[in-house]
Amino acid sequence: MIASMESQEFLGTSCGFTINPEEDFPEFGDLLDIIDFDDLLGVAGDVLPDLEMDPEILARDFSDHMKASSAITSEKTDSQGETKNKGISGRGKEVVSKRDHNETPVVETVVNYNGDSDCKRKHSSSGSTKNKNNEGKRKVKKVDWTPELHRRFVEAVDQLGLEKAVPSRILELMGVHCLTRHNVASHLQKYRSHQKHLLAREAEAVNWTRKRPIYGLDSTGANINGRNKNGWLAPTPTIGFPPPPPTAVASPPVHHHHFRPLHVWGHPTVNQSVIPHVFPKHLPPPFWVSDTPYWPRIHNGTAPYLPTLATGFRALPVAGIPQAMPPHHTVYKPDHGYGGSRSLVDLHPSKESVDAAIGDVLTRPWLPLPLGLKPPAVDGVMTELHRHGVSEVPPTAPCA
DNA sequence: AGACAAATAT
DNA sequence: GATATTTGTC
Repeated sequence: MIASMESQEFLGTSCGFTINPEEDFPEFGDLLDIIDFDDLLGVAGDVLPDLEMDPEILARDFSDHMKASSAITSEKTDSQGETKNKGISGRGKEVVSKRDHNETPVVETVVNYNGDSDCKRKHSSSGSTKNKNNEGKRKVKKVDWTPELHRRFVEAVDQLGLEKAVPSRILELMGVHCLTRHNVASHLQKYRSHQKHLLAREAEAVNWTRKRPIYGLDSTGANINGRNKNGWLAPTPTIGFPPPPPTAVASPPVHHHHFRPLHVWGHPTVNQSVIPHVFPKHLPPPFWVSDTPYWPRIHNGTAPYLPTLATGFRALPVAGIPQAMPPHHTVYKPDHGYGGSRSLVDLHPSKESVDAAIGDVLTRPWLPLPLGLKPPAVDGVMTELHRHGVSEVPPTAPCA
């Protein structure tokens, strides 16, 4: 037995049946591999439309395109050929398959979900692939866990709770057809292991925070920054990720036509629209795109301006100036997350700890800065203010 | 069906 | 070589 049948399943949850595209719709199966659903459907509005599209309807809707794309289909059929699929409309995501001149090509299919539509796949192949089964043209599907897909995953896990979050149920809740239980299980495995790391760091942060009283309470005494009235870190309901704001669930961001396969462990509800898609390769990624830890303790939907151990404040929050976009010149000190080396963590307090400290500082700026935090240089502040169009700074109010 | 580990791909 | 994902096994 080579690839499990399960991996070929499409779960038509709305109609309550499961089809095997390669058997029930031999050509359809191939088409699913090729078609850029985005382009076909021209879906522009809803990010998460009805994911439970009836495969039959899909097949019907695409039948016209199937004719149009029969060339593509046949190309794939002999599967030894180089195929460049750009979607039916010709502008879709560039999907490239490379020819494998070897006798045992392995077509890899990447399931790609971008939230606009159903899953799409792109092809690639690996010439150097060694299969146990080197006769078969084994298809390997890889799920591209885009942020959007991951967001759905996390939503499902959140909904179920950690204990009840098992692959089958998650799959159900996600309602994404092209995923298999194995896909979800695999992702869940990684997710859990990641949560473990987070938990460990959280504990570390708690430990550190205990040494300094917390004042993260607003006038009503309500919890700020995830801390309770006693000033201790409040237990996180879902470890690591706070529950997404309802708006994010009801109306997710609309900018997901073509997800980049980012590291998906970021908080699913981080507004991706403020994140530029491309960064200069020679520069480190900006801190707000740091793949770990994804979710600073302080948040209000936008990336806060934070002090850093290395550079002091990146910028001061200025009233009336939106803080979604960070300043340009930031020094990014990666704190490699789970699975990464501990060396940095050993030398410095963990990011969690730093975040906690920063939270305190921002909440009560008049308190002395904790060791290690440097105040912003005046020059830097002024530069930043200028950049935001603030040319004059009112004289400092006398201290009470 | 789920968890885990090994294998494999990128 | 590191990481992500799939596959196999219990």
